[in-house]
Amino acid sequence: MAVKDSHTEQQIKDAARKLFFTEGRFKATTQEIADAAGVNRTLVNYYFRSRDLLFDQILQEARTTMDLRLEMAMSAETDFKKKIEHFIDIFMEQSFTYPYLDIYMVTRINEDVERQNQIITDLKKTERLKNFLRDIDTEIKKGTIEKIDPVQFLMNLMSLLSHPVVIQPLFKKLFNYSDKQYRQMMIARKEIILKMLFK
Amino acid sequence: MAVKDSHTEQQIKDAARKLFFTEGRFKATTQEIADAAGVNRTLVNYYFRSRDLLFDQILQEARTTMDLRLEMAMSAETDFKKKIEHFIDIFMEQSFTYPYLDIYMVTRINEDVERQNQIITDLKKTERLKNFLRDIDTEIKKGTIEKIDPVQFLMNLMSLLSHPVVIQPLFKKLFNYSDKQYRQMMIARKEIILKMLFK
DNA sequence: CCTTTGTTTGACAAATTTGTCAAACTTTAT
DNA sequence: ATAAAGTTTGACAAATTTGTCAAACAAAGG
Repeated sequence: MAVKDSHTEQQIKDAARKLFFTEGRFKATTQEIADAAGVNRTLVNYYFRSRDLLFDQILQEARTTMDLRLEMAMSAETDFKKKIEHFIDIFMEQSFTYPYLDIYMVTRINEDVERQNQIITDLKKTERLKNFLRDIDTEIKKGTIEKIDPVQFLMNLMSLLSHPVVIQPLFKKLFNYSDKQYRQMMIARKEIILKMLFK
Repeated sequence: MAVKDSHTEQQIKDAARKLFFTEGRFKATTQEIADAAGVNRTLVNYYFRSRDLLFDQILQEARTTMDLRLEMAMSAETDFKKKIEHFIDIFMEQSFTYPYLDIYMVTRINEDVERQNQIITDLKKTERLKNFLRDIDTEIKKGTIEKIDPVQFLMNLMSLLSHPVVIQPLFKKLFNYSDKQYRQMMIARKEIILKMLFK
């Protein structure tokens, strides 16, 4: 028992991440998380003190991980279009595993307008983001992409990538798409998005 | 008293709509709704029997209204690009008043995978939607827009419109945008979206 | 073997939220 | 004016959920 149970903490976090960010079950209770992790409910309190602290922790970690991955992907390339391609790959992969990360954050922001939690208040324009905007500006001056507010360019990129994943359950119902069909459509999007941004 | 209170039911629905679809407070309790409506909490049960029935009702109504508005806007025009322009106008207007309508539906779908509620199960490809897809196809054949899967075209349109509104709270924190700045950016998007779709 | 430390459990208390009910109150129609 | 129907209220019960605690248990070191 002891050997396996030594990573109880990790099991709980994994279960919570899956419920929240992957399945979008924002109302999941500590009991549901514990069940999904296959552990006793009070262990959530033992390891994380409270439900909200657990949420904050996995949110924090997810953000840090994502930031690092994008940082790596972007800095590896010198060509702007290649950078964007890399960005799309990483972001899309992330979106498949954690489709609800962003809107979870949004609902948390809205949840409680006054008593804002630390992690969300800490959201700041990162160095990476600033660099990215600067890159876009450079490309416009070079003429690689058409004249556009860099913020709008970024907004377009994120929208085209993120929204289809968020809206997936609705869309599947509307169009009677299977999981497989949906995934294929998403994969086909990469080329489409590139065309829209650069053509 | 009596005259004013005769539309208690309406007041409750208005308050719920605002909390859910406008402010994205998905966890709002009956007490909060009642407070926002300025009425006694038990009146929610009196008029709607249960919390969930109230939610279902306003969701149903919102969908019907939106459908009708789009129907009108789209059928009024013969020119495809004009149709899209109209669509953008209506959809954007809707998004300003009910930015969280879509993701509320998504979270409701995810909430409870087995016991699916009626309204959400009822989601079907509407006549309007089918016509729209057919229109897109026609335009491709005419050469007005580049060759693309009509579903992908629709997905692009919806993404470019919807996502910025959904992500608004996150975005405002990241870029330190005021409400006014954000709105201006959104308004500027109309032209940008048209360019991306048709150029 | 025994102690110390860390982990797990069930029982319990507290807080939150929902829904019901009878009584009070209003309005409308007779 | 009175009855009937509809509306509003506070009190109550039930359900759900969270967090605490002491006791049980397991592992590791002396």
